[in-house]
Amino acid sequence: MGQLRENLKAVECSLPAALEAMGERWSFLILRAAFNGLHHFEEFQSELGIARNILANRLARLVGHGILERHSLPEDRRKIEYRLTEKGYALLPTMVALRQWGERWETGVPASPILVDARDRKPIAQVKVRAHDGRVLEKQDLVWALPEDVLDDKAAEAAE
Amino acid sequence: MGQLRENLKAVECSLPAALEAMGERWSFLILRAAFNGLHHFEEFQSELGIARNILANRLARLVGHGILERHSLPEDRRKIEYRLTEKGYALLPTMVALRQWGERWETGVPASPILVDARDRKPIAQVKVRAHDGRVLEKQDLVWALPEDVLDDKAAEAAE
DNA sequence: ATTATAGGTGGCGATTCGAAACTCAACCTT
DNA sequence: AAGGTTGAGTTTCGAATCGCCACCTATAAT
Repeated sequence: MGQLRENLKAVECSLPAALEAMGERWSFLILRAAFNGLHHFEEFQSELGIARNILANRLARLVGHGILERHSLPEDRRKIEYRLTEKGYALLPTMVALRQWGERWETGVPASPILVDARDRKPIAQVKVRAHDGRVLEKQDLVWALPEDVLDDKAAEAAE
Repeated sequence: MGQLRENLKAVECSLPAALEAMGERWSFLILRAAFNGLHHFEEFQSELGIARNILANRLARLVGHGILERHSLPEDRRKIEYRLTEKGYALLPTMVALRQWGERWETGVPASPILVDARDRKPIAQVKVRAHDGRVLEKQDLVWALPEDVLDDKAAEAAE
């Protein structure tokens, strides 16, 4: 059973791995709340209206995946602060892209609050797929390829 | 990233709307398969290993949200072709961003197949958040703002 | 010492998921 | 025309998950 049928059969995509970390029901909304500056259990709970056990489960899972960090605050040891890690911040383009899509294709109205450039307070641009040199690529400009077919790739096809 | 704590109460974000369309368990994987050129029920089923009832439910839901179109093929009227709509294609930046995140932070290895520029067959760039003039923005360059603070410069002064 | 707050757990009914069997119309073979 | 196969679902039913609510524990405020 070692035959590669079409060009797409032997897919090893990182999307399932990403979804294992972020694909559950409230994860993205918790992340958005964290990006919006929320840090505490009760803040998330009242902002999102999520059930407390589910919230506890999701926070633990996000911490387990290294997306949030759990800090006990010294000045009030009841308080737990959930803070985005670098890995969590790295989800910003995904979140912005999804939100922009919802804005354009679902709600049809500008969301609030909006993300603006701190320098000039103008709204950020639409998130796009771009070529290595920065050109914006539309769907007709894109092709799926196997790693060994890619030009500037040097190695990584060791075995088989 | 700056926050406006008080004013975040009346948040009207499009993320929940986007997640209503795409937030369920298999939706993104079905979308990826559709981007990879799969079109038929049995193709999705055998590629993803998803239960048939769930697949039927998700396809109907994606069609209901206008992300896929359902076409009965004239040359074999048993066959149903699911095709991405423009709205479905518009999820490409989101999907690429999520996949790139998974590649960088979860699997650690380049995914396969990869998206390349059809012109030079080089891999696409990392999806980034950019200012309206194209500058790449990092988290310290971003601020949340209410619409009335950005639409007009005069309103920015007037607000509270 | 009592009360309030922060961050959870546990119970339990309702919903959803998943694997496998079943349906059913449309094609294919003879 | 008969019988078989294929494509796209639907049904069934047990398992897992969700969500509301009450409760618990440690800490802080009065």
